[in-house]
Amino acid sequence: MKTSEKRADIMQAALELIAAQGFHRTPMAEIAGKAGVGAGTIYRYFESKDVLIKELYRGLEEKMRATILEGYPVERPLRERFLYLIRELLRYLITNPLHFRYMEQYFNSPYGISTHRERLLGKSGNQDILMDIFEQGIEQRVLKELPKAVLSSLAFGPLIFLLRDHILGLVILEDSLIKQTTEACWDAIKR
Amino acid sequence: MKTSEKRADIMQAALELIAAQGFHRTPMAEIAGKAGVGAGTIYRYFESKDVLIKELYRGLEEKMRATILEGYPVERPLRERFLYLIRELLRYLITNPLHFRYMEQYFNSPYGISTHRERLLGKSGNQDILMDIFEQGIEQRVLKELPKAVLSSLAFGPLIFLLRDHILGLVILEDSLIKQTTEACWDAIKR
Amino acid sequence: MKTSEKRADIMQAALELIAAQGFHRTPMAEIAGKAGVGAGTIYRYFESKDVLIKELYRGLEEKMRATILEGYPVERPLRERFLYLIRELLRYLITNPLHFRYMEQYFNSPYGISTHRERLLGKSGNQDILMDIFEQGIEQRVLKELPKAVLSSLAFGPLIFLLRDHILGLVILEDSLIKQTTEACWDAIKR
Amino acid sequence: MKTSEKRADIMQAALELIAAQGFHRTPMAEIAGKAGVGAGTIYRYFESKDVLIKELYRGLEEKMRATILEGYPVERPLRERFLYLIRELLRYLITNPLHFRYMEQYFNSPYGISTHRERLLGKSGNQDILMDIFEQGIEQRVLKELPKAVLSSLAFGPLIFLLRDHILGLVILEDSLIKQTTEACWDAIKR
DNA sequence: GATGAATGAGGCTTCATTCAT
DNA sequence: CATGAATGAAGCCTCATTCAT
Repeated sequence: MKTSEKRADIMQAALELIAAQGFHRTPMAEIAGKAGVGAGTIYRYFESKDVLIKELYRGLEEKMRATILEGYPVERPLRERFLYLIRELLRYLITNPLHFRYMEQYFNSPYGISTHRERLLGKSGNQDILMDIFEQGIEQRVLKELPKAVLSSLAFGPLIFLLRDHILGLVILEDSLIKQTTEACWDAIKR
Repeated sequence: MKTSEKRADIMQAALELIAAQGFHRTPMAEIAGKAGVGAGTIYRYFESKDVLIKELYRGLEEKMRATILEGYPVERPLRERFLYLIRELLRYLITNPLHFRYMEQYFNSPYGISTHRERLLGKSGNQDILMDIFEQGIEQRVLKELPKAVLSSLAFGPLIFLLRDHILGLVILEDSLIKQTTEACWDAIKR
Repeated sequence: MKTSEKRADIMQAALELIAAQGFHRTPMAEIAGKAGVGAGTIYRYFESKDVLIKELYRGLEEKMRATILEGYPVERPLRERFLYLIRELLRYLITNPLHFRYMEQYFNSPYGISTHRERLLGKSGNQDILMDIFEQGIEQRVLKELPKAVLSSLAFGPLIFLLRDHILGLVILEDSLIKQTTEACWDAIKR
Repeated sequence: MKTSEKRADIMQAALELIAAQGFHRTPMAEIAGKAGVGAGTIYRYFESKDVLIKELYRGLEEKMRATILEGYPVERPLRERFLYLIRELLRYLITNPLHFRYMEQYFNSPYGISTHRERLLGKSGNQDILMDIFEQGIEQRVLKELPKAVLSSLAFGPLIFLLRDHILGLVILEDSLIKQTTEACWDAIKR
């Protein structure tokens, strides 16, 4: 087995266990067991549990970003691009509930805070594109003239809440509901 | 020192520490130290760490609920009542950032899930009032015809995100911005 | 309430709780609660938990001794006196299962060892009389010529085991069975 | 050092400490210290203190059973088989006083109760053989017609008491005394 | 005398990390 | 490189005893 496979196995095991149990209830030994490697082996790939958690997050985010951006309609109007982003984000996280559970935990922990801070101040990630949309939208007087943090909250906040409910089975997000919801998000930010 | 004071000291210490560090990074011994009591003393007031966490949450929620409902304009039109609730919620949590941090952690943990589930399915708590608003709004064809979980997400999601940014200093929520934001939330749910 | 009543209440509560739960599972606070006194009050009557345990034992033993000796047929032949002792001991402990449970625990703990040692080497307690019986019996060539520790074991050992089974409901000790058992004990020691 | 050695070291340390001090006065840390391992190491071999205590008991019992049954005269008459069992039990426990002290504690605790109950109602263990002897003896009208719990008490009770005295140095059980004692036990149960 | 709230040492157990094999 | 047994610090909780009221 190649080195890279072992690394991937560890990350996959960590993803599944942490998504289900949380960071604190998931011992390194359990991750190792599920990944089919020795406990010490993890430390050849990740300096510590913290590093593993962070790298796993970055990996997930990158994968999500790439998937969503694949069909991104760069040339289409603002509204369409916005709806596309929100919709695909929802779909991606519905399809990959483990990713959602994991990222949710990540954000609600000291780990997530610095990541989030960097983002709003402008760095990599798929939200960059959203930031662009916001900037353009404000400029074109299509969107409300609000700080990006506010627009971002109006766009993303409902998403996260809704996904949580969906995973808990409190609501079923099928296509028509997704459409309505994303449009409601647009209503919130549009002028 | 009276019994009630000691109990209050413990809750205050727990609030501050957990808000800053999270449940898992906050040992009982540290809470005891900050509260100025012996480690065993906590257990005279709270059966276990879990119970302390839950009671603290209930206390915070009750206080928030009472504060917000104090001036609730029962007789005013739907829109006004909705804006009032969202606005006061925002204000309360801005004024009491520790409460916000604590409740955030609570919701993002096994503790919060059942509480949330109960709420959406209709039980006590200040969101009941919001649920009433949603029901009436749909009936009166003022609001979009969406499941309550969706309306709830559209109303609350942005709030939480925004508060997080506010506390991180990424945005400053002064009155005019609060007004604009709450109205944007209304735009999201209104038909 | 008189001082002596409080002391008795504490001992009664200790008896009931320890008989049911054991020394280690019975906190002083629980004893105090059941006795209807403050936790600190116990220490006015007993220096420590250890002292309470020892004094309680002595009290129980004294009471048992007195009860059994009440009708002791001093003038009757050896065999009869022996059967009387064993029978009454059985009856007493069947009637007072809490006493039995307590004493059993006491013997099976560091407490009981010194007490037992003193007894065989000749001191107070109802076994003194048994020791007399043994001495006389050997002298009169009615009993086997065995060390007193052996005779004592042959006489008492079955008793304790049987009582345990009785309390567990594994056997029911009614009068005819008691008679047969005590006679079997006699068979064991008689020449 | 092999795994099996460490496990054995832990059991030996637990045996010695618990035999001397009892379950409750023997912290896991002390066992670990005496075994020459870290505190956490015990938990690689035993799920909990309870499990350690139970497994240790089972190990001791199995060893005792095997030792005693090695030369068991299956073909000899009832009386001889009975005397053999009692005698060898005595000898084994005299030779292994720690085993005796440990098992004594075990039986006088919640652990031992269920074990004992199962035995009288007929399950595995070396006493099965004794139960067989009792059944045959009653059938053949060699033994008194008493419940097995009574016969068992008459046979074992003296044994335990005597061993306790022996270990305390209150009597010295040499071969001739053992012979006399076992025969006295026979006298107790024989018709 | 009596109380019971308060204490803090000590017990069991978990788990991130190390290191000999 | 990989392993997984071993470690021990650290966490939660209990309870005998004290002492201010």
